[in-house]
Amino acid sequence: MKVARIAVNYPQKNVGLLYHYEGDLVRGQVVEVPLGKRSELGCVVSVDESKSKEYADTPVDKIKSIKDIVPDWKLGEAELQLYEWMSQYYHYSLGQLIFDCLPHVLKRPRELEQTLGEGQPLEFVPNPVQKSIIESIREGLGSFKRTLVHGVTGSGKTVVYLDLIKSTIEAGKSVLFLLPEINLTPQFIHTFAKYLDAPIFSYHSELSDSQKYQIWKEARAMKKGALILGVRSSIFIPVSNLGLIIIDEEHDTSFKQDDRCPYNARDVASKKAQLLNIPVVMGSATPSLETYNSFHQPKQNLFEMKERAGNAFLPEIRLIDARDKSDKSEDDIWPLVPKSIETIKEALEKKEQVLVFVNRLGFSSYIQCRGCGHQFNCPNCAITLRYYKRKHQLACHHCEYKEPMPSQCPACGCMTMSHKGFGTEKVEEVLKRIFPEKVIERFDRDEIKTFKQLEERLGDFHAGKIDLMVGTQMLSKGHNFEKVKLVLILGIDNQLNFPDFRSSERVYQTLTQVAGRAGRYSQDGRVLIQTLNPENSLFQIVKNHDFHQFYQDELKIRELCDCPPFKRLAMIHFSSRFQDKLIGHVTEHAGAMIKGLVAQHFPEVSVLGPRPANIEKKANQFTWSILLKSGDLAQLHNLLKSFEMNYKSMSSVSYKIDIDPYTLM
DNA sequence: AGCACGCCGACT
DNA sequence: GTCGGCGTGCTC
Repeated sequence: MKVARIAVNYPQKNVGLLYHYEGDLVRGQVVEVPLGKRSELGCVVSVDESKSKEYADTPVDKIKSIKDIVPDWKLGEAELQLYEWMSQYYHYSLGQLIFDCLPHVLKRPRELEQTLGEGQPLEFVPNPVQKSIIESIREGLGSFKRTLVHGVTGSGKTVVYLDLIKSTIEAGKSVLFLLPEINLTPQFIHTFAKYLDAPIFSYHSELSDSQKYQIWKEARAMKKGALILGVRSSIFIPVSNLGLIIIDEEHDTSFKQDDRCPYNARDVASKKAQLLNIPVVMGSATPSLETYNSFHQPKQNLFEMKERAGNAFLPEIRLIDARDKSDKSEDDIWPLVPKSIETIKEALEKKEQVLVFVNRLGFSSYIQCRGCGHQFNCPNCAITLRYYKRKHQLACHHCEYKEPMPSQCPACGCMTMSHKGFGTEKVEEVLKRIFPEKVIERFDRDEIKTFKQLEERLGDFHAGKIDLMVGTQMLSKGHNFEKVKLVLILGIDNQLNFPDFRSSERVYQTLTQVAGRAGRYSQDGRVLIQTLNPENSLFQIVKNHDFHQFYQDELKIRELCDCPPFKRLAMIHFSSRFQDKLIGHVTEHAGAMIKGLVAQHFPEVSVLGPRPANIEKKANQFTWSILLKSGDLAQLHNLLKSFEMNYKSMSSVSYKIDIDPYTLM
């Protein structure tokens, strides 16, 4: 009797279930198997389990037969190995992982969209730094090597990428180019399409299932070199004859998935490159501390581009002390201050375009009754509702909850509400009042929901139809705004005070990236940062464009607080609809068990918690977490393995493991 | 995750 | 009496 091990698409974390089969079956094949009363997809992990101990231990009558083989769908060896590694590293069910990542198999595929490159010769001559980077990476094509390109904003990383892509494709191989957001695809496609003599595919969340499926099919069968440009999930596309992986904006948090398997596409990309024995190139103006450290100690394959390309200089960064209350009439211009307004005015008069960055959506962060202090909380989450003026609505940003803005306080009937905090909508309103003759638009998720809207707004801005844009993170990531010389940054203080070990890093990255939008093609870029904490040393570092100072300072702090890169982290989140059950179970059962395991077998691991999540209740689910820190990665993983083997969950409490968590919330 | 089984409260 | 709520346990 032939016996196969199948990774079945269901949540249990074992290495697969045993099934009988007849005929031929190979590892990597996708099959349909009976599971309980239903039928599920599975992937063949091994075809020769008839002599295994596990088969001998399982009663024969329990073992069912494979129902069907899914045609045209077989995972390659490297592909399967990558999933197997991820399953172990992230402590996630192999079967579920595979079928979370694969696109749905469709019967009637649709036409595939692709851009065909024009193949013009490169018209720019790389400067000496670019040249040395390109040469060094070119030497390594054909074997596994990690490279980090740390280049300040506007230093011309794209030229390096383009050259490498072009030479890889000319060698008949394909390239996978990962970027953090779909928003950035148009500008890269625009540049790459001009010079590459190859098809370009873009892969992102707005594609339909059938389009995704088509790209996978095409990529698997590809004979000639092509470029696949995509967001984090494109790392799973099994591109045949892949020669190079590039990860732009390596530090970006969008590479980390938080639902389902919480993987980091940057780390998965390194593993993939290793399995395929090809190089991986990461680029960023603000590399993450962990990544930079891994290239810096000892220093290897690390390239620094410290100056902007062409005639451009790095922008001059100035702080504006928002505590200055000398002007008594500032109430109607809040949250801006007179100095900021003045500078914007000067820029607008010179016909320059201006960007204003605000890290929050909406009009005010929350509202409160002037009479009785009543606050408006989300009924499903443990947070206050945010006010959206144009929609005349209070809405929650963690669930779907919305309610109309009340005309009076429901608690005391008072008619006036005080507004706390501000977002893009508020800033837009104030600026429109001060500059009524100017065209002011917003650039945030509220205004721009589709790819088409994004392209339209960017088109209008590039065409000079917009004088000033107020935007969120969406604005900060990678765009090249040619006519922008002045950038104003508001509301960064909130982020500075955020209680998380990465808050300094995040603020540094945000400020540097946003500042990087200014004066990319000129000598007089200016950036204003409005803050209530001008003496914070982080601002000096940003002003001086001094990444190395930031790196040195932050590294010391990370060492003191036992944080990455000195310690590896894992979080276990426990969730339930019932707070009392959750707390009882997590503290007495799960927490006690982990502490017991640590005390007995894993001395390098320290346990923090259990403690409530930062927002304890989200969409009617309560969450408590346990944080694990360890200098020894193997012990951390072994502890988690023992935990999963011994832990008996309670039906109403579910748990999720997050390896290398991005926030400790 | 599904899906079934089984145990209690509240209905025609 | 039995319908259906959800807590519990299993899936080769």
